[in-house]
Amino acid sequence: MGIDELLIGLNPQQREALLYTDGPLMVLAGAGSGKTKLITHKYAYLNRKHKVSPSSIFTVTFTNKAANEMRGRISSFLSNDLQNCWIGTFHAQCNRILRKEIKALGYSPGFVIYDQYDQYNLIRHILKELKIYEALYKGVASRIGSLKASLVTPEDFVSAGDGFGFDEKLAKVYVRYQDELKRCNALDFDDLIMLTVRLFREFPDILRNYSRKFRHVLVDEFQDTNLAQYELVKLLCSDSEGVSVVGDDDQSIYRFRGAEVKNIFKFEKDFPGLKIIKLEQNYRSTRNILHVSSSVISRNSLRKEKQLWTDKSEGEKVHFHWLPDEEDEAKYISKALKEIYLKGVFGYGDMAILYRINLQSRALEDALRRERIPYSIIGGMSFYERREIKDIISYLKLTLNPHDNVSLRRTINTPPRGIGAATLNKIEQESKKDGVSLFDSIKRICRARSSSQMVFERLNGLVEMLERLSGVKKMKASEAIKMIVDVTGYADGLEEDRIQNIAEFMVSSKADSVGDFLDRVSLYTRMDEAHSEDSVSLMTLHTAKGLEFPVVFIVGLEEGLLPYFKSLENEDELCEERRIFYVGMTRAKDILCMTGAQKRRVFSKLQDQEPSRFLSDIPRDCCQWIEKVRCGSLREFPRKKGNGRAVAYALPSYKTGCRVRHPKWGVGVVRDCYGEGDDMKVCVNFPGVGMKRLALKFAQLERI
DNA sequence: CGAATTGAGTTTTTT
DNA sequence: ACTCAATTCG
Repeated sequence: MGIDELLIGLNPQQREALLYTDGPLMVLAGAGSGKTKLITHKYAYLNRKHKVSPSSIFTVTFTNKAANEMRGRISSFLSNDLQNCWIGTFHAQCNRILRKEIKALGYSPGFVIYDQYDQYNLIRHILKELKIYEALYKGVASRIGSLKASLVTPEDFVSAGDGFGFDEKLAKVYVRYQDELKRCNALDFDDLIMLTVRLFREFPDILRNYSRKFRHVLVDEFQDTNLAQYELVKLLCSDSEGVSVVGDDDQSIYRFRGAEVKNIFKFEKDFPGLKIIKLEQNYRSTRNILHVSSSVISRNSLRKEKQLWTDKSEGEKVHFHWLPDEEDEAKYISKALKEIYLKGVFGYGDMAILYRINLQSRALEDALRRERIPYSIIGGMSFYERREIKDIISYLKLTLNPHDNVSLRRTINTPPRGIGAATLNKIEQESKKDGVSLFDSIKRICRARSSSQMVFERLNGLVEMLERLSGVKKMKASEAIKMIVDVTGYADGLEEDRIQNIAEFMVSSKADSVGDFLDRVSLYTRMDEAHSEDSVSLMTLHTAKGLEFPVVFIVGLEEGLLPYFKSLENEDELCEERRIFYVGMTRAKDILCMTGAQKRRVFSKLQDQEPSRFLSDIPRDCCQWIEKVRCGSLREFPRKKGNGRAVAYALPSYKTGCRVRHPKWGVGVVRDCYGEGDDMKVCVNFPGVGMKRLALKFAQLERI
């Protein structure tokens, strides 16, 4: 693609943002304003026009999936191969840097990455050891996470006294935790960022290598960076010719992970002369959808004002349905989805159901299954979170790094090999006494013969096995997994589906080396899983960020759910809830329908729900407002006056399953019934003929 | 040591 | 309601 072609199809603002290379640039890109297009074109432009090679453009995205898409799009413009390009998430990029440079910080380059569950396990272990109430582990993990996101090391925390909400016990755990990670040669997610910043701060010559190498720095989803990531960007572009950050403060929804919308404002201060360009033309949604979502988000204070507009048509009205309970809500949605499907314009793959919390998927799944609507859950329990997969991953980690205590604890008796709590306790004590890893401690116990013959044999067997397995790190990951399963006897007596999962896992490793494969599975997340072509996508509002669907349902618009009850106290968190809702609405291209339920099971009790406060910010003139109460009658939504008109909720007169006769095709079974009044249509399956869609008005159907 | 039962705790969002 | 963990029993 030529340079001129890169400019074609860009609007004036996008074009300006692409051409601006004289200094730092911030693009405030509203939802659906062609942000990815801008970034990919800019990347290609830098390469074509300014001869910046892909290895000199540092590009961060929010998910691996976004990175892959970006890579794909860019490589379609450029003939260069992107083998050596730097396009990835913060975590992946930092991992790549640290694999090379981490020796400077006293870790070895073969470090393993601990995911959240590894982190939990380690913290629980430490809490137990320090005799602190163990159930606090989640809270402790999140506190430590936010300290790391703010670049507060254990030493800082201890010496700062009261500075960061000091807590003596927390300090103790944090120090011990970080110590233990280092001893295991392990990094948690936050370490990947924090340690890279530390590396650059403490070793200016290393920083110089990178900051000179990267002539341009591009940051996507800038509103979701935390302090550590912000600092990293600042360090990396200290010698660069240009830095472009792209983001939308209205879509900042990761506060709980340390994301600071403030960074958008801070950037202006830190980079004087910053050029700010707003992208306000929306290419995604109809005018109605855009109007509704803008009205909701405009209620937030402290935002960069944007006037989104579109030249699309008004489109269908935004729907809101209030239903008696959770089951009715799910049932209503399934019916509505099917109705849309049967109209033939949209396939199931064009539809998404979004909810605030994963828990909400259950009722929806039941209803969808009942209606035989294909669906897939995006997010939820990831493949990599399954027990058998985590076990195999632990073995893989151990082959690279036998001092990984967390993985050793996990696998020491899996599959059962007669090493129980008593033995493990002894090992733990010895290792603590000698200050060595569990693995070393086991070896010492064996060497000293300081145990019973039986224990010795078992431990010795374990050591021999692990040493034998350490040879697999030179293999391809798939061979390594096979070897692990063979040597450990992991699959013996395992359920068939779990064995299948392991087989699938093996296939997914492709031709990767063990190290590459581990990096990939550690940094990949469920968000990166591909969507199915022809099934309805179910996911949380968070997961939906960055995606778009022609048809979007947002469920559970109730006080306590959206906004979520934990956020009700705090004004900032309420603003974030509103943004979460906004992100959901702006995913919709053509049809947006929202629902809520009067009664819902919360904490296992049936609760009366109030409609979400956000609904009162929705202008009624672009809305269809329907409330269905238990008895099936309808009434106008009571909370606010408006011109929303209630529409009759017609129940199908031909119920699914009833039998009909057609003059030509004979007897068939009604599979579905939709539409109202004269437009009422039915779907009938005639044995031997197939599925037929018939308008009741014309087809001469006879009920039998 | 391992399986099974009881019991407690937990329900946001995820790189 | 449900999951996950500790405890108890075999």
